[in-house]
Amino acid sequence: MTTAAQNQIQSEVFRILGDPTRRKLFERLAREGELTVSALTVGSKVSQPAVSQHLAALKLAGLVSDRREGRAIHYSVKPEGLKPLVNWVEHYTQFWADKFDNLEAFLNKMDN
Amino acid sequence: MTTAAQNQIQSEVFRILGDPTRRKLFERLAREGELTVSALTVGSKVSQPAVSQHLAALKLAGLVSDRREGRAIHYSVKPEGLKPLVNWVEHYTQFWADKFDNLEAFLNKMDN
DNA sequence: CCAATACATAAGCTATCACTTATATATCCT
DNA sequence: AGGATATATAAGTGATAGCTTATGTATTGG
Repeated sequence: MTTAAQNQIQSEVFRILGDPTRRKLFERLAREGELTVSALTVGSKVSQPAVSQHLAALKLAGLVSDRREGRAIHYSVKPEGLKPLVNWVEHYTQFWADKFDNLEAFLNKMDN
Repeated sequence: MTTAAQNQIQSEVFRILGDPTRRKLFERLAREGELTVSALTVGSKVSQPAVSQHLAALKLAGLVSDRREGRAIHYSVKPEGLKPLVNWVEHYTQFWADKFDNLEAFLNKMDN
């Protein structure tokens, strides 16, 4: 079952990752680990405030956490934040795998 | 590796599924199979044109296909359309599983 | 205590989104 | 042919997203 609340959270995660700039920030944190706002701003094509705004959105969605260390604030990924997304994807892959009654065939179809 | 084009497609899929109304249409098609626009409009909270517009967006993103049969147009899910999303999720789950060097522990962390 | 650094927040602007109503197009039926 | 049905497309509208510049807030070091 999927509750209305969970549904909303799923939409949120989709929406949040739907913006390319924001998703790239998330991906950089995933690849490179903990990074400061400054570090993230360098290499981003937008201003520092824009980066901060995206980070705030990611944080609100539970996708990242932050930690102050002196003047710098270090952001890092919260892998659990992807849970709603993972659940959703698993649900539908499982769903179609069952439907095709052949996981192998389904995955091949996906792999095309 | 991930190409720039793939990246854009991934963002598109995220963005497209980020709208609750549109995602519900996709989910209904997934659960109930092929459905006409009329059928989808009934049970949706928006007008028929709104439904058509969402379906056009889903189609453009490769998430559904349509088939005319007389006056009716039947929409159905294209599971392969989820491939970019599945890839993305798999990449990061695998990534963190490796990082934690313990798939079990990671999945439990996710399951919390 | 004050200037510099790191970041967040405020305010405003523009583009885009999701929706509506109105209308066009395609197909069916008599 | 012509009315009815199913859907798409057009045009307009209000809300929101993402960006910018300007400024506020913490923290550091001299």
